[in-house]
Amino acid sequence: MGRAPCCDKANVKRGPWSPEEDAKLKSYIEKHGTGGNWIALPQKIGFISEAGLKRCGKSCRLRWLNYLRPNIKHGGFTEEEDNIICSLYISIGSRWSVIAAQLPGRTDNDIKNYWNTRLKKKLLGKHRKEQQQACNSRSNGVVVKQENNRVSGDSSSSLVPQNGTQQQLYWPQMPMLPPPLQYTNQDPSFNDQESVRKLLAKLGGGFNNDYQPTLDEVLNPQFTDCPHPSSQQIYEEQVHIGSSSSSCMNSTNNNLVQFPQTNDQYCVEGTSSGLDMVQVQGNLSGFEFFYGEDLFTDKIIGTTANCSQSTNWGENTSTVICPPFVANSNYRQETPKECIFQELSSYTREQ
DNA sequence: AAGTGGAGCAACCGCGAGACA
DNA sequence: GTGTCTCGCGGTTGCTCCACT
Repeated sequence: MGRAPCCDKANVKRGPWSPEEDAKLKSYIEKHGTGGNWIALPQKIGFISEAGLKRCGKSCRLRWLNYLRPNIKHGGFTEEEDNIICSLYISIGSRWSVIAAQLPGRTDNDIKNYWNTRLKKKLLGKHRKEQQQACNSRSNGVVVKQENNRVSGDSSSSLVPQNGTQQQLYWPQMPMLPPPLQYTNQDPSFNDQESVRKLLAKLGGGFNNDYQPTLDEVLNPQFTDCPHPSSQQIYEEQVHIGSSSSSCMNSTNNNLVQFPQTNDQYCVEGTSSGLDMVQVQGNLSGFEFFYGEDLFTDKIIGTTANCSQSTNWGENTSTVICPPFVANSNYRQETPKECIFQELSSYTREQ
């Protein structure tokens, strides 16, 4: 049996709120509070009894939290706020409510929208610029070779050495991340390492028990000099190896790798040709932006795809991804496919 | 001027967690 | 222990505005 809806959708108004509705809701809550029951609030206010003023309690809550409550800020995100959002997103993923809690006056919805519509693209632009510069500085690198291959129509070319051919792999620069955060949040509850640990522990932990991150490590994981794989290392472990592949989920020899700290699952697929085919599928807890989407791979995978006859990226691209914070020693000890990642790293560095 | 497509944003939806009877 | 209800969250939708053709 399904759950009963929170309200009768046929009898509630939906869509944008009118100034009258706003005023009524705000006035009531300022006088009486929410009463601890949003569902009952519309009746108390009189929304239900008055024609044309019917709102679901849930809708009232959303409206109050996002727009009507005092000290809400809209738009005008500062550079510092950008940095905080980026850093926290990198650290904890799309936990917008947690991120919003560190930005007084900001709502999770606002931050979420801001990230999706602007910040993501802003970083993307920076990253691509960096990529372009990195690409230009590698005039003799594999990119040129691949371009030549593409021109020559060599469909077999890929980043995988062909028959012992020594081919230099193209390692892009780190994803362009915000500069080290000058963390000046006024909220003292967050501005210390213990708070960060508590926060992350509360979130379910991005770390194992033996590893307690410093504030710098949490906010600037990509710049951290710690015994765990740096982001550059992690980044370098992202390898594209062109090959054809059947669906991972349908494969008979696939292996699910579960990262112990996040429960993220990755499907690692192997073939008789060893590392020719390694496909990782999974939820990266919000890291798709940096590690899974084409913005990151447009130089690597994109170039490779251009070398290939096939343009079916879903089937012909393979990416090995070690998400930050989980690609630590414990993971390597515990996961059955640890060797794949290690081998890939050494494999690619040998090229 | 009209049509079109993309960006930005407000609001909705559905689910899981927790409280409570 | 179970069922019901509400809250809170993250993902998604759809509307509006604006630039461009």
